Amino acid sequence: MAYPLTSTSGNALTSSPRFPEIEEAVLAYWKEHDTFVRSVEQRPAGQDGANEYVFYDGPPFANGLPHYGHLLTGYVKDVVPRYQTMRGRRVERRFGWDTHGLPAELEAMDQLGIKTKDEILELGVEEFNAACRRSVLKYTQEWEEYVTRQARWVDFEGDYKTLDVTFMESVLWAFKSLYDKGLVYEGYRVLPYCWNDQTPLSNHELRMDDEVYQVRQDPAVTVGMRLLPGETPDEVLDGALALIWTTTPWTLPANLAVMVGEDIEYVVVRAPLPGAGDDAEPQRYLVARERLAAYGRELGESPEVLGTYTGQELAGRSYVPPFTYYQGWERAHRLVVAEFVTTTDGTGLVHTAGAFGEDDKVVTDREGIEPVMPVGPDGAFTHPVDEYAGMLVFDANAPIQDHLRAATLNQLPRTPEHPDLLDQGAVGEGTVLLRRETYAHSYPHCWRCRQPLIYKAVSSWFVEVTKFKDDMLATNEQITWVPEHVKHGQFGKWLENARDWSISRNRFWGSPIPVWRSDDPAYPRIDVYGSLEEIERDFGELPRDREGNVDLHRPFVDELTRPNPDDPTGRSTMRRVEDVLDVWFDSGSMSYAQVHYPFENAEWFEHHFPADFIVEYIGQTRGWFYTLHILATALFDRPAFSNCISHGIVLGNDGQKMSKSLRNYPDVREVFARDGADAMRWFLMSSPILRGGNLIVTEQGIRDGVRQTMIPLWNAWYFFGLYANAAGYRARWSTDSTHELDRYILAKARTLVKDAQRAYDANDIATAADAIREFVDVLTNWYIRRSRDRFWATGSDGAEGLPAALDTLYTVLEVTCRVAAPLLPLLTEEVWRGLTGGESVHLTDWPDADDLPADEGLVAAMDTVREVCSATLALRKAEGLRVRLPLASLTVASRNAEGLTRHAGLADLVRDEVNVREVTVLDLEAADASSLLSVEQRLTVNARAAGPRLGRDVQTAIRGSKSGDWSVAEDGTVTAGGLELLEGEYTLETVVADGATGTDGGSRATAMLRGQGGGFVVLDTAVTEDLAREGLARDLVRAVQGARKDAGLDITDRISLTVVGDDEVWDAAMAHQQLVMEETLAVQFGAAGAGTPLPKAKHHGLGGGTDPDGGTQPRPTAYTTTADLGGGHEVELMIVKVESR
RNA sequence: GGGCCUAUAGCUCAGUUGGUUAGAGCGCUGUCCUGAUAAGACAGAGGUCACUGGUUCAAGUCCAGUUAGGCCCA
Repeated sequence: MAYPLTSTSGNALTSSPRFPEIEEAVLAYWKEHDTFVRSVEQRPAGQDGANEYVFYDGPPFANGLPHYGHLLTGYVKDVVPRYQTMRGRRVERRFGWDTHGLPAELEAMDQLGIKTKDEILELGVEEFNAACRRSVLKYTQEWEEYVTRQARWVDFEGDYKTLDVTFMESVLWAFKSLYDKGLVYEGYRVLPYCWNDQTPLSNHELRMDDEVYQVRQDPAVTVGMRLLPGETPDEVLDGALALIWTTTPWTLPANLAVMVGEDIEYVVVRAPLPGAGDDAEPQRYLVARERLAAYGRELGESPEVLGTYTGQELAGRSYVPPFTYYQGWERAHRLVVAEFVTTTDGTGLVHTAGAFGEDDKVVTDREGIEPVMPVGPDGAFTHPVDEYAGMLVFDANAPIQDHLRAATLNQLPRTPEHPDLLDQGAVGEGTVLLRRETYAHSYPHCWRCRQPLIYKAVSSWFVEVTKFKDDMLATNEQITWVPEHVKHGQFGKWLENARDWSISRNRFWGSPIPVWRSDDPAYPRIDVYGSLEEIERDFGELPRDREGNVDLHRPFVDELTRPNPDDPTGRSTMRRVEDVLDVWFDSGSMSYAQVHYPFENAEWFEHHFPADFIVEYIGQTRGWFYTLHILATALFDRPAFSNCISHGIVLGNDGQKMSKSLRNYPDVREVFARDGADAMRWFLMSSPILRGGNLIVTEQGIRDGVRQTMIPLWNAWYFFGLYANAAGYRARWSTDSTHELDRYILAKARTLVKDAQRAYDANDIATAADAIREFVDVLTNWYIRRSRDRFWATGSDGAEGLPAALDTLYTVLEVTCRVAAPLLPLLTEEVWRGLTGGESVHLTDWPDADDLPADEGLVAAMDTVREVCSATLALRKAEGLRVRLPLASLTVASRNAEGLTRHAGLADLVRDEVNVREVTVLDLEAADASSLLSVEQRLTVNARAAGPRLGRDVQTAIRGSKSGDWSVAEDGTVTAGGLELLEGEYTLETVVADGATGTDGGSRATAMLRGQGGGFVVLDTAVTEDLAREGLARDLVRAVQGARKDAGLDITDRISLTVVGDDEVWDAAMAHQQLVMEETLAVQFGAAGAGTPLPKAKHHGLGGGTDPDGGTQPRPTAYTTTADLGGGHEVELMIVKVESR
């Protein structure tokens, strides 16, 4: 029986694994053995699902292939459920597909080669929606492949789709429930509107991506409107021109009011009409004082000020509308006070066309001015704006400006150049175009078709979110957010400012708004349906597609009509309102709609709501998180989820948003093929992106994770397998070893389990990854490295420590695999199975920390050991004494001397690590009694303790302790800087200056220890001939080992060794013959002084089995080489492999 | 304009209830060590903890403001 006990990948134990190959094999193994299903099913659901950990999958819209953002979320969606499964919970994971909405329609339009809504109607809704259905399912196969390759376990067979009739019926139920609760209404509202797609957009669609807001050049005009006389004559204001500034000249025909700031100071100045000579009759202009300077060119640098007014004083005054279309409109065309007015740009007076701006509508509503809408659904003007009728509003900007310009010129005296009055369209008399310019500003565009949006009042259905905002804030308190600040920050603030949610879309592919309305206003009636049963009751049939399947999509649902029961004439008909629901209503409904609640699974839902866990990117605070929360609060007065990770954004390697055209990120498939899915998972999960930061994806970053964690973990396993196989030993789980290193690594493993568990429990995945990385580092670079000798003792020759070492290594590797399984599911599977022969690490339980021994004393002592070694190696470096050169002694003075001496092996460990013949451990307190050194006391003030008592004086005491101005009295009273310190406010340390030499004339080097209560080490730096000889012998060993490796020998091969060197080398070799032979596995050893030639060898190169000369020659038997031992010593080596008996 | 977040070494990031010599990884330089390791150890270079002010005996840490970036809203 040899390791690996089982190998999924078929790879033998290798020092250079190809992770992607292993991964593919593990994935195939999982598929073959249904490991995912079994991992779920082996956990009981418990009474009413009490043992379930409820996970909701945020449905992605699969309109294209997955990118890093999807992968990142997918990894988190996998890590957390895997962990919870190991903790014994049952975690069902259903994949969800978001299938409705404008993105699907646009994709279908693209495929059909059509561009407008009219073309869709021409084609027919049925055919169009069929195309939508095809397009949204187009990528499902590829998605499944990506998700599977990334080792995300999720149930595709039991998936849900938002287009399923069961899902849609639940959505209808939700709408009806809201309606019955009085939370749905139909109204007019100014919304961003796409005239190309002919649909309003919700506010969260405005910020779907960075390209929504793009800089756009628009004409900006400054227009003067004639003030009419007020109730009392005012020769300054009457007939003056109120200046407004706008970047949407096309809204001027619909002008209804001009807003002024209540406390803003306005002035009336005297200046000529633009284009008029100086002798022309001057005009009076009204403008905010602060904006006057911006119009120096038109109004003069310091125009005469005729009067000063506040906005309050101006309010109520009427003016001649800039266009006559709505002249005489009730309550319109007045100056009104509004809070939105600023003086940062424009004129301090703001033109408002109620139906074309959100703020505008607030003001006109407040003023009782009915909005006007001379723009059709296609974005073109309609009656009564006849001059521009049929013209897209943006295209109307130019003629509108021309007409304004003409009206201005018409007010000037006739000249030879302008003998006749110009056509000024419907521009109001006396209106003046003071300035026209172009203005570059950030302007919203449709996130799908990229056309510039307009703001426009449209009819829409709303969820009255403002009505239950407080409930939403309350239910938010029940949610644990990662990162924490999202709760009361981005999400909480968004809730506080929540507005009513526009849920209707005048489109085709979506869940229908289940409202039927009488087509005759004379006999009004509205029916709202919340189930198929209700529909069938009233219409006598269900909506069905051509094959007869129940289908709630348009046009089938629209085909259901019936006579209006409230119409005694029998002429009017109940027809469905044409709108479909916002796709976000679907995704926000997934908690209940995925199980067809309340029509089925009512009891199931009770126990699976809210979810224990969901995850998405931070932007979903306006999207999925928000809509889930709205609907959960409104329908159930509960949150939809109790734990939520909102992660950051994945950026390309240049710190910019990932962009296909810029190619600024590594190809996903290439990374899978080269580094593997675990490498990518580790990179993403250990990064700050889960702590709320953003993340730059680089190939280097991915490889770092491989190098720092995956390869070391694999190498530890490889090392284990190598020596366990060499010894023919089958290891077992055991914590019984008494060896210090074993006890130490077991105690460390216990800490690992505890730390990782705490982090996973808090959904702090990056911290769990940190703990694993640090443990693997300690395991390979301290435990295994320092334990090599014990593993090296193969077979029967003096290997009493071997079983304990192998069992310990087995145990910590087994535990590490389980702890790392959620974060490295593929790698740990291969290692764990090779190690244990078991079925799957993902079918195991999370390790119990209490199964591993605690030993804080030993861990502390080992920390001291490591620091001692560190300090000593630093001394060697400073003294230029290579480590292979043994030194006579090292003295360690430590406050933790007791800990060091209690574990007998620790001193030996230090001795070996730093290569000294003797290690003496002294208690720090006793050290100054020793005559070895001149030591002294050092006082450190504990500021935290003394600060509160001494206040300002603590700084004096600290200065005193540093400058030497301190003393210890006979009775032990400590005084520093003239101030007496109390017990606990200071520490006294015995120290020795770095590099100080000994008091007895010997050569010494000393260094301080900083951690573990301080202390210092003293290294005897005297190099005797004896020590030098051994050092040289060790150099020789090293050279032979190198030569063995070069010769291609196996580590267990025995050799015959011949060395020719100078007399010193010869001396050293002779003196330490046993050392050399043992270390190099030489069974025969010959050495000679300089000048003795080596016997001639026929061939160079040993081992490998293939004769380089083609097999006709005798097998090569000797390898000769020369090696530089340093210090001017060159040796010739001859190695002959000796066949073992 | 408002809200939230971020700013610490060349790069990526830790840094506990404020406590007096600010750390890690990667990269760079050098030395050492090495028969599991693609590694490792030691040392060096590299920091105005974005800036200004405040609170405090004491500020990378708390407060205010400013600047820059990100996310979101307007």
